Amino acid sequence: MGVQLSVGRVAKRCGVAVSTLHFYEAKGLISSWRNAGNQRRYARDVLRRVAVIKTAQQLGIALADIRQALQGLPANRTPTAADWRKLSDGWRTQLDQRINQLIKLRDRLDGCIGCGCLSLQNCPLRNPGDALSAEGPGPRLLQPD
Amino acid sequence: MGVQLSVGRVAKRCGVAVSTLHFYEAKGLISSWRNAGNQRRYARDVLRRVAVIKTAQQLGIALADIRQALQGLPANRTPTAADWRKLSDGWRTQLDQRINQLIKLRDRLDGCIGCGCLSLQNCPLRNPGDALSAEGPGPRLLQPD
DNA sequence: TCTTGACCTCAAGTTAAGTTCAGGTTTTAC
DNA sequence: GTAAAACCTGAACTTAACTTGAGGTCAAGA
Repeated sequence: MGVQLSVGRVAKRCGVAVSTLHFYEAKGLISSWRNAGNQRRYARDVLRRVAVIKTAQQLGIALADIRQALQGLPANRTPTAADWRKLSDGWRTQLDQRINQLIKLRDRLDGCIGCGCLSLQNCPLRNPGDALSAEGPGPRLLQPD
Repeated sequence: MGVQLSVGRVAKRCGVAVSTLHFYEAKGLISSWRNAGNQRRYARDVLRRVAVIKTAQQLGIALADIRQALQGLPANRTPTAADWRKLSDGWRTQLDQRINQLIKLRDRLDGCIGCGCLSLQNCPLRNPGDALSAEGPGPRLLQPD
């Protein structure tokens, strides 16, 4: 029934290359059927799917994981709000973690800027856990052990 | 003069593989001289350099860019606090941007969770800038145009 | 009709950041 | 002094996420 989209049209509307859509299909992230001439045809759904993929990528999620997550969606019916929400909830958690991680890193970097620890040897953050430092001081900067 | 470190020792103290140090050297991120038997020898400085490289990588900075930044350091003398600070200042800016970007993404994601926009068609965030949507609605979710 | 643009497949190339391997030399420790 | 551990080089392999290319088919418009 509904609308059928060619690969070129989907590409244009999603802002991705045709080859990318082929690639996503090969990786099992999207799907299509073929018309009489063996050309791909997509349901409107694919637009949202690609948008979600791109969004997740911005969050730093790997395609393989995105594929996993998408496989949690119902195969037969169009996903509901709750379905999508489950996805974005999971990603929201990951995103929070990533943001917190970066903020922690920023704080430590600030500390280093403040005390010059990126070059000096008396920084409180310097060298936390270098058990082999007998040869002389060495930083283990900003690397949690 | 100062201490000389073998590649294995540097690797251990920095928590990276020997091959990684070879690789960094090939890429111009660190340098060494050779002893009589053609083995690499490093100055203590390299420890901090590697620490800085690893930190920058955590910030999401590519090795090529890190190399660029490191090339801003004085070649002849040991870098001063100010030298390092210039580096970390630049990265701090990038880090801020990255954090803000992710927070914006999180806000938009929250909006989508709230309104179910990841699956529904009446979300205020839906479809901002899909000029070709004559065939039917399609999301352009969370992708700034 | 015929030409041009859109599609098709499959293979190979690309970049980043390393790792692994093979074959040979040097150091170190007993 | 000898064996094990560490080092050397250069090349090939790895993963992710695509892109590019070659060679051929299909569809849409003047």
